[in-house]
Amino acid sequence: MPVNSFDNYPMSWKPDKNALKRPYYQSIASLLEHDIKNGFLASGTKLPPQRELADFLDLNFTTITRAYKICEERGLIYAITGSGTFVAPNASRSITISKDKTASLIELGLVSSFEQTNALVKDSIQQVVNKSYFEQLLDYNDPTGIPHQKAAALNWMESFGIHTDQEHLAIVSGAQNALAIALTALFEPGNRIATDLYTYSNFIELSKMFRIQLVPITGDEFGMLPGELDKQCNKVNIHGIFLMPSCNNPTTIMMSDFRKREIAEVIRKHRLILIEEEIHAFMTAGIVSDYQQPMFNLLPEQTIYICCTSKSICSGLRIGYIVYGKAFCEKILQSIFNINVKTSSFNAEIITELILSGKAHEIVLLKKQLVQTANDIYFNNFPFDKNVGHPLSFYRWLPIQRHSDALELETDLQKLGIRAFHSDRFLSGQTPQDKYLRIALSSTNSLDELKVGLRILNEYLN
Amino acid sequence: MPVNSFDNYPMSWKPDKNALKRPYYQSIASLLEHDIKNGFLASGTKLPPQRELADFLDLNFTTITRAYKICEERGLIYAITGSGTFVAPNASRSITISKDKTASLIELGLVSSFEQTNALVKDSIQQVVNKSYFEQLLDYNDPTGIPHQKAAALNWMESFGIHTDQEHLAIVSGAQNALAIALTALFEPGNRIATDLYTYSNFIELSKMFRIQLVPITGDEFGMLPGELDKQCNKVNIHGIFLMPSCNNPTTIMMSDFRKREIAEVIRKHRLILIEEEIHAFMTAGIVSDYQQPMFNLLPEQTIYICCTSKSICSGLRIGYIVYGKAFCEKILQSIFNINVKTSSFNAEIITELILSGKAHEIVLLKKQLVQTANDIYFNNFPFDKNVGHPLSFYRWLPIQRHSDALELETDLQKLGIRAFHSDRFLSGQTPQDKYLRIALSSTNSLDELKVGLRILNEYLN
DNA sequence: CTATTTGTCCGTGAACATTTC
DNA sequence: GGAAATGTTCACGGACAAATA
Repeated sequence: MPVNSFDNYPMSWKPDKNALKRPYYQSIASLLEHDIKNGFLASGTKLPPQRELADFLDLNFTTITRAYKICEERGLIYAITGSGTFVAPNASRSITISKDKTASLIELGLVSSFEQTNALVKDSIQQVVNKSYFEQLLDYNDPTGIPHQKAAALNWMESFGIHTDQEHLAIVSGAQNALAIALTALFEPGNRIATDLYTYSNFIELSKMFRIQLVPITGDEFGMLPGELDKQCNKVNIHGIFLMPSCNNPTTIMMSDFRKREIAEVIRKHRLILIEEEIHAFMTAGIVSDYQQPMFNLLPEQTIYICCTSKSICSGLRIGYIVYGKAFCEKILQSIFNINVKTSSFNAEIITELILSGKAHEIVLLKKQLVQTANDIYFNNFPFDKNVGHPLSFYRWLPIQRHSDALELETDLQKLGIRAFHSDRFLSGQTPQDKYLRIALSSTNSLDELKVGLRILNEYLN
Repeated sequence: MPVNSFDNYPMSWKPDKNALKRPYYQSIASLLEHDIKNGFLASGTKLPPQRELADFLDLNFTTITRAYKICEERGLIYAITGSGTFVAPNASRSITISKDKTASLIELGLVSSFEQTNALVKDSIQQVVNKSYFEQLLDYNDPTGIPHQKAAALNWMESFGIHTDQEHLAIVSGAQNALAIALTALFEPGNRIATDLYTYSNFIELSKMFRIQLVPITGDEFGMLPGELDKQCNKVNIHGIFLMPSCNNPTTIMMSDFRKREIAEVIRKHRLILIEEEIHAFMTAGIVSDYQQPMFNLLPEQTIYICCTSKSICSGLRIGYIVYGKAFCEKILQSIFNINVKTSSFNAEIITELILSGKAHEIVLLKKQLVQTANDIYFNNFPFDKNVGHPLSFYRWLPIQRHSDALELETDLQKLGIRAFHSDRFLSGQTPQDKYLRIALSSTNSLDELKVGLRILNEYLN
């Protein structure tokens, strides 16, 4: 019997005692999930401490621990020792970003890749179809890529500073697919991965799906803070870290070379597996003066480096490269076979042809011009923070005051005919004060449409 | 203190007491995993009962329960209440089947799809490249497939008896990819899925990777036994069932229509999610007289139907169709976005063009002739059980005596220049007495090579 | 058919670590 | 800087269920 009556005691969540069935911990978890998903408990709400709820329900407190744990694994809540347990941001809805088929909105949400350049691909496909070995591009051979395709891939990545050989490379179906492969190959449910506080929302969802816990690490203008990472590693058992050093998505922050070395030191010390995704390397290497090298070079044995040709060459062919240390080889290959069997050699050959013929470089040049203009248009509308983040990013990170409710803001914008995403979608952990909008610059049908979209946005925010 | 000295007592596994560290359960699990993976404990070995090992180690028996549970989740062991705990078949090695790049063996292992027909695809690619809307095949739009592509897919599956609409269909990257999507979308680590005792080995590996437990159900010549399924469902909490009714891989068993209805009844009763993979529907519908319909028709609301064009049309384009009940829609789409983002519309368009132009039917006709001849060649060499299983299967299931050690047999065959797989690879549960070889008939470079391979095999086995 | 063997499930309590005040 | 609040970890034991002898 509980000693006190809790009727007058403030408790943010009071499950119905009569609804409890055995096993209690599952029953409690279900009730909590229900109440969160149905909006009775808002993001950020502090739940009753384990011992208090246990008292209320007349159970041992570790039974509550287990109930909370289930919900935490589902990404619904998060707990901080000493502080309490809270409802997670994005708990009640999926934040996966994908193309919205309905409505003819001006797309500033999903980051595409200036699809205007796709016409340039046609010739290369023609070349591939006419190749003497065309039929061999349509079978089950070479599941990680045909040697000459891998050679072209190495050639392509050489300019970003990647030096490795064909044994440590596989061709997969895009960056997202590479992440799914890396996560299933190298992590288990319950494992923890450190990420920037704001990170790629599809990575957040992917982790949730595979029951991998994200540990948010704060950062500054040069990227993630090594001290914070070290602190968290000492506190809990962290297995990996996910970074986008050449241009964080969504914040556009580029990690300085000095910071890369500091972070690499912490990663080495704690033997983390580094997943390094370089969506913007082709827009960084040789352009941004501070860019020296990928972190893969600093930690070649413990890094999975992901390079995707979707943003740089052609998104619709779904080709990405995954580079890994020797220790990961077997597990990665296993996972590729399990998830894809293989990526089409035909598609890989088209990308290969584009690279070898020089067409890929032409496309990149064109995209550079487009992204330069798009950024100019953006800064005409929002002339703040011009020196923050990557100068040629495909998207921008706009601080906003007011408009704090994420869903409301996004819905408002849709009513005005534009789609853009609130910063809450990209949160890997607790909610900070500052709010932002991620504005994709590369997804409108034309630069004129981008102008219109940004003007509407500007008017709305003022 | 343990009461007895176990030094003289027969215990199949005695972990080193001094090697134990806290937490004990993890330490024990690691030791056990090590000893299994290094071959100190052979498949099928009975481990000490929980209470006995606990006594030996001077621990509570539930601590052993937890250690065993970890290894069971990793697919290393399996436990039967009342009987004991045993080392799993295939515990010490991966059984994923993929193309072996090394050595020029005669391929009777991996099931390809008579790749001789791939030349016929060329014209259709040409057609696609010349289409007016070619550029729109290279962007992020329509992540589940462009409407007319879906219409063609429905058209294609109509002949197998699938009647549904575009809302319940998505285009993915092959059957294996579809399975990965279905498993991650609809199941959680720890869930159980019923399968035939012998089932698709890559499905076994995929389940292992996602920590999903397989529950083997025995069957007869008409397929899985409904009584056995019902019994297992009553015993443990089973969430789903995986079936290949039109032609089981590897046994070639076709489920009779009567049996489909019986099994469907059990599935409905226990509210299982049915994953139905139809690799051979195009070789069954309209050819085999008993074929009436897929099980999807019997359970449209709780089935995931997977149809792959790799075997029937062209493997190298990696296109599969996934059909699902309304309740699964959201989760399946979410998983597609997370794992693939999308499947290339360009590849999907080529398959669409093949279907709409009638080329696909030509290819199927050609494959039918090839598979007929291949089966004739097989039965010339092994004139037994001619009426067992699917008459036009791409592979056959050959009973073998002696040669019981799987690895040894496969290695022996490789030395003779052929690759084929022992039945142990396809086992989802405990090891039965009977042994088989799965012989792929569709993967050699020519039918002549198949003849040579089967002759060598025949000589070896006699 | 009953007793025994064996695995499963789940609530408990002690020891501990971190954060907050 | 120490006490209180709060979450984490893990070994334990009782009740139960299934298979076997």
